[in-house]
Amino acid sequence: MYINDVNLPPLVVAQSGESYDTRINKNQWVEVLVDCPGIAKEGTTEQKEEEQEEKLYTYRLPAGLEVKPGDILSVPFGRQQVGGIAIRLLAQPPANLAPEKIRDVEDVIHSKFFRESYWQLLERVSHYYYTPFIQVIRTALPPGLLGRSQSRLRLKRENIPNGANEFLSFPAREIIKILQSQADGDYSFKFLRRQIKGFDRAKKQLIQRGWVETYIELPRYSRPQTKPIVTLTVSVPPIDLSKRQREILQVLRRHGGELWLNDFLQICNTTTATLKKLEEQGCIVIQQREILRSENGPTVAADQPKSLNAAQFQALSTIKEVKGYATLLLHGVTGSGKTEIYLQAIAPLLAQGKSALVLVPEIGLTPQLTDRFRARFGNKINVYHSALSGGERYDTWRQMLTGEPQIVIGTRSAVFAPLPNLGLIILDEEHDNSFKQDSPIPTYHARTVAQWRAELENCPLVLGSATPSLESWVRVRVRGSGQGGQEGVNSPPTPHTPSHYLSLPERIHSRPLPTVEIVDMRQELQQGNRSIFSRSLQDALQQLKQQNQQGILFIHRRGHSTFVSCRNCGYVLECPHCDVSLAYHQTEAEGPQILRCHYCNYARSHPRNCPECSSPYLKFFGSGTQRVAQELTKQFPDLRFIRFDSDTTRTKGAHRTLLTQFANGEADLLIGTQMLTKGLDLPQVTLVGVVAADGLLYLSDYRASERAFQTLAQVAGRAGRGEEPGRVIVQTYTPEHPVIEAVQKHDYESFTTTELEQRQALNYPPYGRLILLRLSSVDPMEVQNAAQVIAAALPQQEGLDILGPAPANILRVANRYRWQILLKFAPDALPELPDWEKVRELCPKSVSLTIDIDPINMM
DNA sequence: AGCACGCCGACT
DNA sequence: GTCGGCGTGCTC
Repeated sequence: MYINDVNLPPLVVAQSGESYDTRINKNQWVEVLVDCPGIAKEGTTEQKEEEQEEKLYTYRLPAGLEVKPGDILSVPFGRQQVGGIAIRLLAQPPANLAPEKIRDVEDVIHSKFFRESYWQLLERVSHYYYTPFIQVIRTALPPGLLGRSQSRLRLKRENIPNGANEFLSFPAREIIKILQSQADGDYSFKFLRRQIKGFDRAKKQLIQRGWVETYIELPRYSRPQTKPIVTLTVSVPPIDLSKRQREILQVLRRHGGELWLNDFLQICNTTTATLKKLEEQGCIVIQQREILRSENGPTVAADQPKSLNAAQFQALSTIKEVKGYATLLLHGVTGSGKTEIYLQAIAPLLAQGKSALVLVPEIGLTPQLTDRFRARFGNKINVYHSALSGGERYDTWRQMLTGEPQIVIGTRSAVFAPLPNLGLIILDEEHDNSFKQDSPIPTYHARTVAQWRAELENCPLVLGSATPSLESWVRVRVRGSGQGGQEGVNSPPTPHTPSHYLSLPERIHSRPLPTVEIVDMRQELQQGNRSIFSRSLQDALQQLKQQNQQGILFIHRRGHSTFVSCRNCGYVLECPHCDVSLAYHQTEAEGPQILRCHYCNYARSHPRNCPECSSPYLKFFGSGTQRVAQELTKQFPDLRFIRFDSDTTRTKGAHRTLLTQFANGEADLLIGTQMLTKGLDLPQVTLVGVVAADGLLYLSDYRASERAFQTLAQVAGRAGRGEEPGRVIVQTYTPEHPVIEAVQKHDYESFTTTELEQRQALNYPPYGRLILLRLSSVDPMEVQNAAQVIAAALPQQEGLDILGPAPANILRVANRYRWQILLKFAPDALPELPDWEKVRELCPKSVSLTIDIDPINMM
């Protein structure tokens, strides 16, 4: 069983069909896991909570309200209303609790939601990631279900004398100013407190004067949205109808006897009064019917299953043959047709009444994938990700609970999609780091959670990638090497995880992988080429236009690649809140020049002169997308290009628009960053250029090589996916680097072998495990002290390495100073892990502490 | 989060 | 003596 068993009693789950009728009168009380306020702060902050947080509160059931374990409730807590989960019913109130303290359950928000296996999944997440259970529930539920009331402040204009503000304190005047700026003079405490320092004190003054009043707004829940619908109730219209009325009924009949009211009005060009009359005459009824708001992609032409090559067929058969839980690693080179396998593996499941879950790194980046699923399965597709509006998310969530066989495509959080009848989980591009959540807690990895989920639902999990993560590789491919990275500690060990390795070594239609040419930029410079483009790349770009083909330019832009500095005194413009230089942006071609911090989003205009020496020679350096774009315009004036980066894809649907433009041949070249690596399928692209690979190679953590290989191999894989063969040009100052060599030879396996040897020697994942303690505070000394105190208190023992405390790579971000402690240990040695509650106690309140389990982002 | 309770320093 | 700062603990 679990090592760190918490006090939380198991959920007494209602079995379907079980009747409560005989006991309902006896169970007048319910124990509730309350979503206590103060527990879930935004960002990484989290404080001592576990003991009191997992505590259950007892409420009385008012007459007529039926509650079952697992129901989502709204209960009074202090002076506010909060959400909670019913854990179990009681026939008697606890003896040690004064009866007058017990309050009534307010309402049932949603019932029959948690099933046994789903509850167990959340429990495992809570244990493994050391996260309070209620917070895990919160991660799993769509926002707006666990409601919370809000304290608000309202202006009482009638009490305010004219022009008598001088006697007020400064913050009080500020409050009045802000409230008066809005017509209703009404804001939440939360908002005002953020805007005004000393808000609470000033609020008191104003209440005493009677100039403002406070009130509590009840929680706003997402509710099913309804729309009036008109239904035909008679087959033969009564004879006493007018000609017009008969006409209208005829229209309704032609539409299958049912139409949305607003559509109906438009089609018949009639009014509600007319329809009301018909309703009175008993010919039709007008009712409210629930509508499910869901993101509808563009309608796409239906398509048919494509024929498979031998390797694809083999892989598909293996997936279909698997009964129950197994992990299958689908290792297919770029362009090998993994998506077609997913589609054909899912098709028979739907016929069996089961559903499938497809997890992808970022939905916005892969409109093509969703389109292909839509083309094959039509409206059986539901898209679920955090960019959906609250209503859309809520409705999609309700739609999943119906149990209709369907396919949910979603990002990280969709691993918690409440599909009751799961037949298959697919995690596409499984190596991608966006499956890991850095903050807030739980700091879960969707791959790890998917593994548990597949096990609990007893269904297969397919991990797909052209460049599998070393974790998955070791788990599936390297036998007898321990239990791999993610298992162990306080998650129940999975004894014999059945696993399969499925390989697609060739591209579909026997298309060759692109040739990869490595260009040594040092030689270019020696030979007098000072352009950011090598002669090879210049030639290739020239040919692109002539041969009417398309290309991609990849730029690795991170950190210092586009800083602004003074050519006279060397001054570099830095972020006032973070220890990084500001990056140069230009929103439109001739638009304003903005300097932006990539860490805290601080922005300022580009100063004309150097703030230090007033020199006008203040210029930006580095090769961001903009710089490359400028160079291109200069050197290849007739090459049409599209920039594809966070500047140009900020708006909703921009990805799709830009990609469609490109696919329609409105440009010759796509220039962009990381986004280009994620599964784009653009058949016309024959050329891929990597402007400078070096920025990728020398990042200071143990995963740098793996990440660099994955990124480069994925970009390279965008070339030659159509009829024409592809060509890749990688520019670098270190052509002898092993990653570069592996990319050139498309040699995943030998790269992996060497990389794994190093990981094993240093006991890094996937062999050893890591836990990262992140500390941050506005006070530089307090964090440092806290980090030292905590590090000193950690248990010293064989098999547990404590690295640090050390300042984070970038010490200060958004005015907070950051320190880290890294714990490294061998999972098979199972060292005694620290008592995290004790650790949290050592951490002063002013310092926030996040425990990141299996961290990936170490910055 | 919001509020009560309680402990110290500055002022009537 | 009292007012009011904020540190601590509780909310069924």
